[in-house]
Amino acid sequence: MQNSEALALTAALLAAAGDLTQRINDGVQARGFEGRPAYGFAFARLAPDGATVTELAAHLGVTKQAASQLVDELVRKGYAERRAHPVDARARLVVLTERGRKCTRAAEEAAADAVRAWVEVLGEGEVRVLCDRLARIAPYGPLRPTW
Amino acid sequence: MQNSEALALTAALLAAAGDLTQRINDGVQARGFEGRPAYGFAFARLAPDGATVTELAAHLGVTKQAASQLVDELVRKGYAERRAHPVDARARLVVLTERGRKCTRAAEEAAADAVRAWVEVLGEGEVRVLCDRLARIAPYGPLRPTW
DNA sequence: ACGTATTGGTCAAGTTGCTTGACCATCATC
DNA sequence: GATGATGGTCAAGCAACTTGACCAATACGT
Repeated sequence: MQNSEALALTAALLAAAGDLTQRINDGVQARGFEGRPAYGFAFARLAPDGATVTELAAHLGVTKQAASQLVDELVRKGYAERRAHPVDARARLVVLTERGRKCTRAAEEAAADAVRAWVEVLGEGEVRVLCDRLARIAPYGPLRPTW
Repeated sequence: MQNSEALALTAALLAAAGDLTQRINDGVQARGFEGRPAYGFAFARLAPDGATVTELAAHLGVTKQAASQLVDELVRKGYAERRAHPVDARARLVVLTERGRKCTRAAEEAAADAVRAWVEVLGEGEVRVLCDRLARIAPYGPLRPTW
């Protein structure tokens, strides 16, 4: 594999990820929710059982201060709320509101729409294989916000 | 394909791209060049024959003001210089210096190193197929800097 | 040829989303 | 129960982008 190919691969990955992210965000807004792409990834972590600010920070790959600011935004816009943590009085459990869950579903729908275009080009099997390959390569490091 | 899979695919793409980008940047710095990831993508556009600020802006997916600021940085650090454009007196042709070309090669080497880890997991054929798939999906939209 | 609109580029100021640093409250360990 | 680690917030700073205003040179329509 030549060196220039490696750079091109990176560029292609970034372009694909950026394209998807943009489409999803547009789709979420078209469904009547305001927000930025980071919301979706925060939702993914909060949806099952909620999370603390520190856990969220680790998931997103940012400082806990940045995560706390993001939670401020989510609370202000009615997507999440801070509750007392059941076992640790220092911590606060951030959970989605009903509106937050609705927005999560909107994001998932938008993501499905965006990927559908890919499926039409590559076929469902190919896309599934693509997922599989990526999962083996980048096994859940934090999502890094910048290139 | 389920909705939640689509979001997970996006997350995986972002994680993979972010991981690669970080590794490349680290590799470039380890080779003695200072810079940020955007440099590499700028170099890729400048390397063949140079480019105008406006062309660079389109390639990176930012405003021409932002591109101009990036060029300022590149010039200040000795990687590029602004020349008179051969046919258009308004425009200025941004070209790499010798140091800029050295840094470009360092970036390509670092990218190859980063991808090598992938090749060991997936095999060269798989990685090549991956490149191919991505190229068919995201045929050179601009590189978007944020998620 | 000439006025008008467009294009390439820069300067200036504002915004956003992150960071580092300081700090308090609570927990864990001994 | 003192001591250090951990969860969280407040505050200030910064990097990289944006929008807006502007000038110089080109392209177009007549």
